[in-house]
Amino acid sequence: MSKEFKRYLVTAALPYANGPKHIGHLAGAYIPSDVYVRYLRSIGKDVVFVCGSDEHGTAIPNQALKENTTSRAIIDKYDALIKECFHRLGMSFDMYHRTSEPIHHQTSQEIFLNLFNKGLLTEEISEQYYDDKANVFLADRYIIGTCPKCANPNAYGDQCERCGSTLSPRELINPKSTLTGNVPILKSTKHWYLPLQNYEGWLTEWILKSHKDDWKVNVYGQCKSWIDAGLQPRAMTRDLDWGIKVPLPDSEGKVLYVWFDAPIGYISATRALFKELEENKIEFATPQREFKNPKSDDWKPYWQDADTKLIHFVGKDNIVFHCIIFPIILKATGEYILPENVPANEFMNLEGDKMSTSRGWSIEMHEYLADFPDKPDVLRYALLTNLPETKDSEFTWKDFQAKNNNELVAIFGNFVNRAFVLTQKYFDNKIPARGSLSEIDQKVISDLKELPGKIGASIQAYRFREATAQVMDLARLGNKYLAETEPWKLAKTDLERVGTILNISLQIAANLSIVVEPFLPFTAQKLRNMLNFQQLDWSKSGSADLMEAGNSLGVASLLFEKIEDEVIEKQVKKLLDSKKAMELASQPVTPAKTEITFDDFSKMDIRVGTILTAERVEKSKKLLKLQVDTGIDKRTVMSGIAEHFSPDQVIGKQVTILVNLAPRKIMGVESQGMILMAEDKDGKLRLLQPNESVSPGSTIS
RNA sequence: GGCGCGGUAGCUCAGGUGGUUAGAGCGUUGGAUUCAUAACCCAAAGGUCGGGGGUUCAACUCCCCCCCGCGCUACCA
Repeated sequence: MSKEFKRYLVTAALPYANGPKHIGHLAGAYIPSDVYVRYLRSIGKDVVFVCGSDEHGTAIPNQALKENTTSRAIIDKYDALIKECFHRLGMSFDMYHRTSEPIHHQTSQEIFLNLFNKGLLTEEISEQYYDDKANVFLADRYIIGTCPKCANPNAYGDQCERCGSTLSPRELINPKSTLTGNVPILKSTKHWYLPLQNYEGWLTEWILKSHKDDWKVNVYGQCKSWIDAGLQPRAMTRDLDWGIKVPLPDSEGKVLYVWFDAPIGYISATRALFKELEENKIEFATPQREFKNPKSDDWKPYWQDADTKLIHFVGKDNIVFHCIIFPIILKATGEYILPENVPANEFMNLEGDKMSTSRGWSIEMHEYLADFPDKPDVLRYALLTNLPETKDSEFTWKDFQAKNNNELVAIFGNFVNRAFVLTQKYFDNKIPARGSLSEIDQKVISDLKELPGKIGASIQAYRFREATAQVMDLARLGNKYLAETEPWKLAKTDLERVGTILNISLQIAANLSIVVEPFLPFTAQKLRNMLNFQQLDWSKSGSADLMEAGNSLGVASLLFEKIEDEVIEKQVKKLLDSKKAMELASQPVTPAKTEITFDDFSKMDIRVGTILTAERVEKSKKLLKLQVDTGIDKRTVMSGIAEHFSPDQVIGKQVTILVNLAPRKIMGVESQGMILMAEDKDGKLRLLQPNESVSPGSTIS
């Protein structure tokens, strides 16, 4: 059933270089991909592992504005930060590239032209907001206005950060350009679209039929949801001055859509790797193995030969791009292979809440490394044992401490330490010879033989949590063996027997150094140094004859150290503090609107009315249908308050109502007026009522 | 509201195509032990597998309804 592949190309989601990345990103894509690749290398597979910074898109210039600098400065800053963190956490990319590099612009333009020349892109002209003072089309992010959903006057054109709704610029009330403060005008612009709907049949065949059983259910389910809903043409270009130029005449000011170019970054990174290797000019490449006689064109088989297994590791937010859009692009070119699997993880929550850099509720990679500079493997382990493989999972500092103290220290570190201390004590730090084997010895040796295969099978099935537990089981096996054979007791009577036991124990430790390498590479290195043991392939593991008797062990030190309660309490406090700081910073009181005249105000007819009836609206989560006695009449008003009030809570209540608002049909019912609400910072709505009851129809002025 | 993914021991999580006493790690309790970073090793307690129906000789596992969480999506002040 499973095909034998000649080579592997593994990608880890390109981190977006608009800010630091947190441990949720690590758990989603980076840690699993690194374990997978390290294992593949260890079993001798031909694998290339690429990643890099994603540096285009509107959010980059936006972040530049926030930090009062240039887009270039932003990407240089965060690319360097992210790359450094990945390195310190042991991510073993063969290439960590950047989408701002010329070779990537070239690759992306080639692929765009490939599709264009085949007539696979459609041109469409639409009306977009244009700032005629700055002479630019405004990206969604550069338009600000009143949110039609929550009345936040500072909503962006793509999203309202107050209520979280996804918006399009045309929905904004009173739109303004953030560049000049001008009111933007609508101007027609041409864009190139990829008609995704043309590939529905093919996607159904490729994903829904042929990958029904080998893709993870969470991934498969999301793809099915998208395909079943019906796909739409999607613009592959944008009006923006930051990004990859559209390689067509008359396309001034147009760039490729960031989600068009970003996944192509994997291809560019592979090209760049072999180019640098051939030219022997290493700039971005960090080859993790020997590439024999590398040629520039060697990237091709990795992307174009059907014998290559292409795997994309991503978080769940990236599923649609890696399973639907990018494969369509690859397929449409007719030149590229498709991913064999996209083992996306779900999200990792933090201390009971969703991780979010902007809300200050996260553990950023660089912050972890600053506080725990010598503990990259502890983080790797804590994340590995709790990866969100099938559902969202949760990271807590208490759990982090427990994993370190009760597992890494108490089981893994302790076993190794016991074997070393006993060898020093009884055999002058030399590996003792092995005598005849008892039944218990044979049992432990046969158990040892089983484990590497089990671990490997789990890794190949993308079950990294299970694989991690199996590695720990090997250390458990060692501890149990020592407990059962009790060499410290035998030392008085039968030193030869003690030698046999310790020989086997040290062989287990040597095996640990091999099988733990994909998971905890720094620990593996440290353990090898202690054992005076060279790095061996996975194929050697499972054997009890890895180390020769008579050889000296190196200097023993503790592999892990306990983490005290104070350290953990400090981290939890830090987290709460940063959340509080972010809340204060990001929740300014809504600024005053522009000045109006009394005449402007008096146009509005605002009155006090009484809610007579209220009922939920079928098929709507937010709407209540109200009958309001306005004093003038009794009218129907649709109000989006159902998430804040039940019908019972509002019936009979006096409310403030704008009565001369033009009627509008909402969910098929004509709404005659608008109930006014006070919205708190947290988004909660409150009724506006006179402090004492007044008669319906009382005017407000 | 629609669609997708979840709701399994105190905690974090496993449980192809339904089948003997539902699992792991941690935590708890008890025992054993002292080589080891009071660690290791053994054992036990602990779950009506979100709720309710149904199919079946048999359901955590299949079907229907409901409740809850998360994501996408629609309506909205």
